[in-house]
Amino acid sequence: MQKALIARGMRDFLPEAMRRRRRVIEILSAVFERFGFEPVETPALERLETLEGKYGEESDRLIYRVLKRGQGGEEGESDLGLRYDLTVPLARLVAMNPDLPLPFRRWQIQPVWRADRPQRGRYREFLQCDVDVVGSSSPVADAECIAVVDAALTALDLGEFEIRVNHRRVLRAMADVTGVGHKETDVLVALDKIERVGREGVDAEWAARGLPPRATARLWALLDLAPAAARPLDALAALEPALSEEGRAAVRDLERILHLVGALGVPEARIRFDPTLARGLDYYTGAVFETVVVAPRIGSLSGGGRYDRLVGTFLGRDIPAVGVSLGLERILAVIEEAGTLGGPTAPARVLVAALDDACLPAALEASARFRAAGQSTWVAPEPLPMKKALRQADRRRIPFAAVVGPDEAAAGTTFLRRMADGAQWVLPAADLLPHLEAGPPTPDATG
RNA sequence: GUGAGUGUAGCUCAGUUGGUUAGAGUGCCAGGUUGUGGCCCUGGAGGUCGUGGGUUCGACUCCCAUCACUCACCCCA
Repeated sequence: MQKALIARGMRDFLPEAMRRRRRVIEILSAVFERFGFEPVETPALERLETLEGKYGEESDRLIYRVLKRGQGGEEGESDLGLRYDLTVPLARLVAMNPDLPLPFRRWQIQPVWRADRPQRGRYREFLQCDVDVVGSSSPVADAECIAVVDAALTALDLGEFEIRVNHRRVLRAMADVTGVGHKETDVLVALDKIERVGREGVDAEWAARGLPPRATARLWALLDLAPAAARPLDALAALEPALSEEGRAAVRDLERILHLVGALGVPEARIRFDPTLARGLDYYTGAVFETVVVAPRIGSLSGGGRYDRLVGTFLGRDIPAVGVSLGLERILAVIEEAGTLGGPTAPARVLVAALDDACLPAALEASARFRAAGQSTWVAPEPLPMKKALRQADRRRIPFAAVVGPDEAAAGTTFLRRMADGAQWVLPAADLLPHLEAGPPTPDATG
């Protein structure tokens, strides 16, 4: 015999989990549609050259590669890879469909694959839920991306969350004006860890990366102009005069976005300007966002930003774009932690069983009537003694049991028992449905 | 890719300084009379102690390797 094992970082979803996932997906896609985004799907596999070089050197190594068919594969060559995110495939799709009317607003919920080590809330195959606006450089597009995240997380009743925003060019300006523009990456990589390692930790890493103390002192002075507690627009206003012209332009861009976000109805308290927010993906060029919750300490729930150069790598001319990605697995982790899930679920409203073989046809006729009336019906394929029929219904949390025995079959009736309180009836076919419909709602975690 | 920890019944875990037939709870199955679930009582099935070596008279227990999982780092959804 072979031992049954699932591949590392991959998961099966049992019915209980599937019901939760589908419910969240339904809510998200409804919000996306409400914002006027259109659905799209792209293949799991992309040509390797489409994927490579878009995410940064580190991330390229996390792309799953597929061996070539035939001779090349035996020699270890690969030409295809599993998609690493939904943004790069979107850029490819837009470049291949020049007739699409721009701006193109699309939503997409599909799995992506990353070959890193699994951890809490982190898997090798996971579902991303993306919305993007391609073909507009207006800050309205940025603002809508923030607003749709806010609407989605609000619709899911996730509790408290915070959307952090920053701007790639603000970061660059901070490095420039402190004289370490040539070490921008070193500045960012260390700064991004501030929440985990604190100021001292960042200082230590900056020093280790060869930044002169004079520069790091000036960086801190800049960062202190925009304290975390401050209202985002105040923080931006305080920082602006200290930056280069490029940085000031970026600040103004962010200010416009935040004003528009407010106009779209997002409470100001949800937004925080975070000058330490860097984000890893190479393709971002402007505003960047990230959503975090306080509750379980997992990574961000969503991430995104503006990427005005990505489509151009496939097209030869740039098309501006901005988008966000919500992580379904992390959303579910938060929902589960918050316990807003309700109890276990039932596979059906009524269980139908026959006491012996001769009664099966009559039982099936009853099930057909239930189903025709839209009631989900679980049929016991083998005849069951009364005790077992009720036990099955009880353990599956099915609220009603309908049983046909010799007496009922002879009389043309069905025995119906309401499991919650033990009320029971023997009824002709025509009288069954009102009793079913009047009963307690079918237990369902997703309401 | 780096570091640490854990692997005993379907599930959650006990298992004393190495010593006879490896336990509990839960779940599962069957009973507690006639066509009635949950609660209670009784009984039962179920384990190559992750796998492979080694040390020893003797290994679930000690050592090595290997695999799997978990957590942290890196990075991210």
